[in-house]
Formats: sequence, C-alpha cells, structure tokens
Amino acid sequence: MGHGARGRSGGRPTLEEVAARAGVGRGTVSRVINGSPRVSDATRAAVEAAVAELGYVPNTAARALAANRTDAIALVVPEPETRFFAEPYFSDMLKGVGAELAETEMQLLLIFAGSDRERRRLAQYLAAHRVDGVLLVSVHADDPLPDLLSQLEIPAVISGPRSAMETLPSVDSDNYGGARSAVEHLLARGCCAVAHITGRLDVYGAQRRVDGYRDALLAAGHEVDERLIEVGDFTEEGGRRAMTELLARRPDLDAVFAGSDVMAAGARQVLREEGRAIPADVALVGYDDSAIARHMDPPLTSVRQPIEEMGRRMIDLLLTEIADRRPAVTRDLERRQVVLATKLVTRASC
Amino acid sequence: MGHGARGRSGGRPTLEEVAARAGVGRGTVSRVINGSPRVSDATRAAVEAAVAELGYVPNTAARALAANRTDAIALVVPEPETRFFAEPYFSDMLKGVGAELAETEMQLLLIFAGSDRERRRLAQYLAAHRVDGVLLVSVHADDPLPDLLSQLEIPAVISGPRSAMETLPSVDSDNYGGARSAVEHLLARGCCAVAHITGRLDVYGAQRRVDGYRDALLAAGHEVDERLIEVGDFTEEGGRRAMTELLARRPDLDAVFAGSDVMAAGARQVLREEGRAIPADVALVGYDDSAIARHMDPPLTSVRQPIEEMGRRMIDLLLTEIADRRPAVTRDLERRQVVLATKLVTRASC
DNA sequence: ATCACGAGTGGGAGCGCTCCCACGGTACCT
DNA sequence: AGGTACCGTGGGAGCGCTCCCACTCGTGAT
Repeated sequence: MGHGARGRSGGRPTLEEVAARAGVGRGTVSRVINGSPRVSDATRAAVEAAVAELGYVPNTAARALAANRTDAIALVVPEPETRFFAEPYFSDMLKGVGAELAETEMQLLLIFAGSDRERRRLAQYLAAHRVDGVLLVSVHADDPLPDLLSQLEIPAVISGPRSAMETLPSVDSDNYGGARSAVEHLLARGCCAVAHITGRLDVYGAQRRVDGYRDALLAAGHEVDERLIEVGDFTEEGGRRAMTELLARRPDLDAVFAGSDVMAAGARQVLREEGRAIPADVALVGYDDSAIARHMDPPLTSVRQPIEEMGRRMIDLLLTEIADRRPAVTRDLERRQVVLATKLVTRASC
Repeated sequence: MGHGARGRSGGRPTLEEVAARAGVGRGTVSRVINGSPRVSDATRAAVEAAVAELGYVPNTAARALAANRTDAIALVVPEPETRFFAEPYFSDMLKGVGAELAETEMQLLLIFAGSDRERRRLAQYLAAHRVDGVLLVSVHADDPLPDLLSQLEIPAVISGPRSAMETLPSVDSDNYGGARSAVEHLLARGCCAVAHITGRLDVYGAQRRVDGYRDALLAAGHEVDERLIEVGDFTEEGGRRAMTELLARRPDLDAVFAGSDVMAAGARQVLREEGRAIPADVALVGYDDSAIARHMDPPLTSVRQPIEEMGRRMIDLLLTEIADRRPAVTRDLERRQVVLATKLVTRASC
C-alpha cells in the first residue's frame, strides 16, 4: 500500500498509537516491548496496560527492516524429504531444536535442499538474508554450503563436523568413545575376534568410530587385524556385502561391531544364512539405537546418541553466535565444538 | 540499525543503487523486479543487467512492510510432532504442497500446534499476520482455529471439511465413494455379511464413509444390519475392541470394512486369535493404503486417497484466495470445495 | 495545427519500527 | 554554589521497498 490508503482505523494498532494511549513517547514503548531495563516501573505498567487494551502486536516486517534482523533461523536438511521422514534421527533432532527454541521469540524454518533446484532456491534465500542463522545437519565433507554460509557471514552451526579441523561451530556425539565402549563391551564378554563394518569413510564420524574400535582393541592388549575391518556405506546391502567378505576372510570371528544399525541388520541376514547363531556364535553390536535395533531378532545392542540434546545444544551455540555477531566482537576461534557422550544400550544380541 | 550506521557500501545493494546503475528511477526498477508489463524492453534489459552486475536481491522485510504482505504461508498441524512424523499422510501432503509451491516465490512454514503452549504461540503468530494464508490439516470439528482465522481475515484452506456446510474452502477425498467402492468390491466377491468398523464419528470423513457403506449395501439390495456397524476411533486398540464386539454380535460375518488401515490391523489380530482365516473365512478391507497395508500379512486391500494431489489443490485454492482478497472482491460463496476421487487398491486380504 | 490519450517513466510519501542523540531532572560529589 | 554523573524519556532520522501521482513524450483523431 504505502500511501495512507489502507482503510485507516481498520488496521492493527501501531507503536505510535500505543504511545499516545499510554501518554508516553514511541521510544519508551519500544523499550518496554523489547524488555529494556531503562524504563521506570510506573511507565512500564502504563505501557503494558495500553498494549493489552489495544491488543497491540508488533509488526515483524517493520522490526526486521529497522533492526536488520529476522528473528528466524533455518534448519537446513541437505536430503530429500523422504529421508527426512524416514529417519527418526531428524525428528528427534527437530524435537530438541523446537524445545530449546520455544523459550525464545525465534521462528524455525525447515528447509530441504535435496535436489539441485532446491539448492538454488536455498542459495537465493540465504543471499536475501532471510534468516539470522542456520543449523546444518548431515552435511557431506564436500558440500559447498558451509562455505557459502561463511561467505555470506551468516552464523551457522553444524551437526557432525566435517573433519578434525572443522571451522564452523559444531555439535557432535562422541563417536570415538561410543565405538570404543561397544568394542570394550564385546571384549569383556569374552569375544576375541571382533570385526568392524565401517560407515562411509568420507563421513568424519565413521572414521572416528574406526579409531575407537582400534584403540579399544589395543588398550585391551589385542592387536588389530586389518582383515577384520571392512568398509561399508551405511546401507543394509553394504552391511550384507561387508559381512560376507569378513566371514570369508576370518571365518573364526566371534563378534561384529557395525557402524550403524542398518548395516547390522544386513550383517545379521548373512550370519543367519550362514547358520551362525546370534549371540551364541557371533555377538553383534550396532550404532544409533534406532527403531531397527529394538525390533530386530534378537534385539540389537547399540550405541545411543543423545540426538535431542544435540539439537538443543546446536540452538544454544547458534543463538550465542548470533548475539555475539551484533557488536562486531572478534570471535575467539577456540572451543565452539561440543561433543556429547553416547551410551551403550545392551540387548540380547551379545 | 536505522541511522546511517551499518558500514555503508559493505551492505547489500538496494533498489536505489540498481536504479542509479541502470540510469533509471526507483519506480522503474521496482516494476521490472515485479514483472510489470508497463516497462519498455530496452529499459527492462538495462535494469536486468544492473541487477545481475550488482547481485541485487530484494529485501523481503522492506517489501513486506511496504506492500503489507509476507509471501509466506503456513501449514498448520494441530498435532504433536510425533504423530506428524509417524504418519505418511503428512509427508505425502507436504510433498504435494512443496511441489506446487516451488513454482512460486512463496515460503512454506511448518507449524505444529499440538500442545496448549504451541497453540498460544500460533495465535500470537497469526495475530501478527506473519503469513498471508494458512493450510489446515486434520482439524477436529470443535477446533476454534478456523474461527480465529476468519476473524483475523486470514485466507485459509482446510483439508477435510468439518461438516457438510463447511464455510472455509476445502479439499477432501471422496470418502463416500471410497467406502462405497470398498464395500461393493466385497459384495462382488460374494460376501454377504459385511461389517464396518467406523472412525471417530466427530470426524466428518468418517461419517461419510459410514454413509458410503450403507448406500453400497442398499444399492445391492441388502439391508443394513446395525449390529454389523461398530464405532472405532482410528486406533489399533479400537480396531481390536470393535472386532471383538462384532464377532460376538454376528459370528457369521464374512467381511469387514475398516475405516482405517490401523483399525484393520487391530481387527486382523482378533480374527487371527479367533482362528478365522483371511481372506478365506473373513475378507478384510482397510482405508488409507498406508505402509501398514502393504506390510500386513496378508497384504491388505485398502482405499487410497490422492494425498499429494490434495496438497497441490490446497495450495491452488489458497493462492486464489489470497490473490482475490487483495482488491476487496466480494467472494462468491459457492464451490470452493474440491473433492478428489479415491482408488481401491486390491491385495490378498479379500 | 490542435487536442486527447495512453504508454513509459521519475520520485514523493509512507509502511511501522529501532536506534541514537539530546534534554530535563535528580542525586551526589567537591 | 557549582560541577559531574547518571537515569528516564521524547522524538528525528532512517531502514528499503511499493504505490501512486504527475510529468513527458509519442501517436492518432479532429
């Protein structure tokens, strides 16, 4: 509209009107609305009364324009929507994020960037600075998104660092420790030939799980037999393939630590076909503690990540990041990398 | 910021800068950006070049403020997030909505309003007119949301009308026809005592399914035995309870039409416990054609709704609604109720 | 030649807010 | 008494855009 057009008086009340009603200036009302401490109690009460009477609700667009912020953050999922809904990982994450955000005035946007088209749209979106910050989940090592973000100077937090020298603030679960505890558990139960099916090694977390596997063996005085390690790709089919391979190389293995529950499911199929009983002949441990683990036959021991908590911590980090950015503070480049503990959930599979 | 603060020149280019660069006025650039036809080809080309060179991206907040619109619409889900993820209904709907919206500049917001707290937040959100329109899914008959929406004069479309005289524009699948085709199919296969487990009867669609059930029987020359109808509540437990009840009343029944796949699953359990073979002794048909139907043993014949298409049509209606609202047209109160055909997917259960 | 008209254009005003400067007042020093 | 230090407050300026009015040209009818 612009221009005094829009049927005057029919519209929503403005700051100015509230100010007039409360008998104060615009600035004062603004201060009350934004919770500034520099307002006397009496004035604050008067303004609050006027706000209530008029049913005043701030105009977000005007605020965004004047203050140069949007009060919105985006959760960017570089996957097709299908995967998003299929994996409980995302819904748990979303729950944590939502819970933490409920405390604030911030609005959460869910953005899928699975297809090229969606990615172009996202780039446009970010270029328009339509969000104050971005949460990045499940990003591959070679994804250009993080760079785009820092180029545009948009605060971002990543879940699962891309490497040991991740430049973005990040939240991760302790992949190393989780893997290590899984293997230690197997060793404690008397297994002595523990195999490992890894995840895709271009995923940093999968590498760390391999490290944990190795160190657990070494710490227990075993040596690491490379024939007991087979690279998988996080899929069921990959789990089957790896398991077949491992059995061929070391038929005497008595335990398998799979880098994900899905791969464990694949491994289980092969073991069953080969007539190996679980856990009697071969003990099995997975990773993620997903629904699959609970419903497998036998129920699968698995490493649980505190995903909801991860979501919460990501928001914490991001809000700090956004707040700090305002008065151009030189950011301390140190520890904005959060690592949360995992927990081994033991079930019948070992 | 306000005030010339923000380190000049570091910022993003504005309309004014594009205008200067192209050697035209602000108004002209605005016209080009918004695709107005009242611009000469030469001028348009010049402006587009300037936009490209400067990497100009419109400032959404400024536009929203001046034009009094947000270019965003909300998909409101009055359910806890958990249900949202659990049911493929929502993800299919989202897919359709997203696809249709990809054609436009509109932004989609996903808003959950399961808890009271979330609902209050939503009310606030709507009062602030932060969206141009709202998509309402799975709304109960007594939900105050639709009224709030029309009171605030926010365009809205509802999926699944609340009653036969729904006032909001709506998109629905043909519950009556779907139910009727299911029952007709059973009758055609020779069943003669077809029972029906209904959904919650405060859901209009569930009522329509009962109507379809009745009419199919009548049309085929059967009479309707009320003992063959038992009210369920869309849950598995409800399906079990209803099935038990039905078997007690009419042990001779030879077919069951369940108002949802989940209830069919419950019914199947009871039938199995009672030693009735499916489909030999009792034929079973569900509704929704969800994943459950495909994975049931035996696979369940079910009525499929074109959910993705429904999502698309909802967006169509909503966009029309929003566009029409601008020049205060007196809306024709007639047919803005879309009903889409269902399809019976036959499997081994009958 | 004169007038009327529409197509194309420039730019003022205004959307509702935040930020900041300036101001009067009170309290506390010297 | 004068100075200094705040505190609480009012209001100007400006954020980047859209809308509309006014203006300049052609062009065709008179």
